[in-house]
Order: sequence, then C-alpha cells, then structure tokens
Amino acid sequence: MNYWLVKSEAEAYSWAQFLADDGTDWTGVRNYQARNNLNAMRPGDQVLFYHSMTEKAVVGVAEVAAPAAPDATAEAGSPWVAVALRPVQALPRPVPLAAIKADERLADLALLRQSRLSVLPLRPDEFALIAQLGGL
DNA sequence: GCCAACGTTGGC
DNA sequence: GCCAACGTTGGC
Repeated sequence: MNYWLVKSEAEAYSWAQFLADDGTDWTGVRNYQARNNLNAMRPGDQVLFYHSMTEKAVVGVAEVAAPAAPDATAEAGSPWVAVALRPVQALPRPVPLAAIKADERLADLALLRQSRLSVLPLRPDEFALIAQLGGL
C-alpha cells in the first residue's frame, strides 16, 4: 500500500464535485514527474485530496480505483496517463497548509519541498499524521 | 498583484 | 549540450 497526495484548484475540480461524481479519472496531468507518480499508483493506494490556491488545505481521502491508463484527454500516442480515483471520506477538519508547515514532523513533505508538483508521494507516517490532524 | 520555483523551448 | 527567455503554478 502506498500513499499519495493530489492537488486540484477547487474552482477547477473540487472535492464536492468529486463526491457528487462518486470518483473521477484523474486526467490532465502534463508533467513527467507527476506522470511517473501516477504510473506507480496501485488500486487501493490511499490519496489525500488537496485544494490549492484559494483554500490551501487537505480536504479529503480518496483511493485509487484503477491503475494508470492512457489519458483520454490527451492526444493518442502521447505519454500522458490517468488513474481512476474514488472518494473514501472527507476530513472532519480540513488541514490547512499553514498547519502542515507548522508541524515539524511534516517538514519533509513533498508538498512543501516541491510545491508545484501536482501528484506527490507521501510516507505512511505523513499520511497517518495528516489524517489524524484532520480528525480521522 | 507580485514573485519564486521550475519546466519547456529555442537559439547558438 | 548550454543557457537565456518565457510560461505556468501556487504561495503570499
């Protein structure tokens, strides 16, 4: 079991929409490092859902429903892939970026080290701690 | 609105 | 292959 964090602007695709859709194909990733992370995802892997820009908080937990497959929104023959994600549960208390930065146990978090990467790996302890901070 | 980080593009 | 220019992302 591996752990990940994906980012989305709430204005572009929100957690609420994700719940309403009961999951989605995580398409549109156009960065090689992020793509490599998508390719490493396996069904059942746990994924934190982060709202960037306006809210800047981890808002929910999702899981990988299907492994990487060609991104239907990309040109045929392109290297881009998408995984299927489905919601697990919302965090009772969203964990804001400020709280993450304030916790020294999360100092190594890829989100802080590489703030522009949209699909990031998490250590199991980082996932567990953020879930705990979120009230799970 | 500004700026830092960083990926991509294109000239050489 | 190097590097400057440029575009995008995302925090502040």
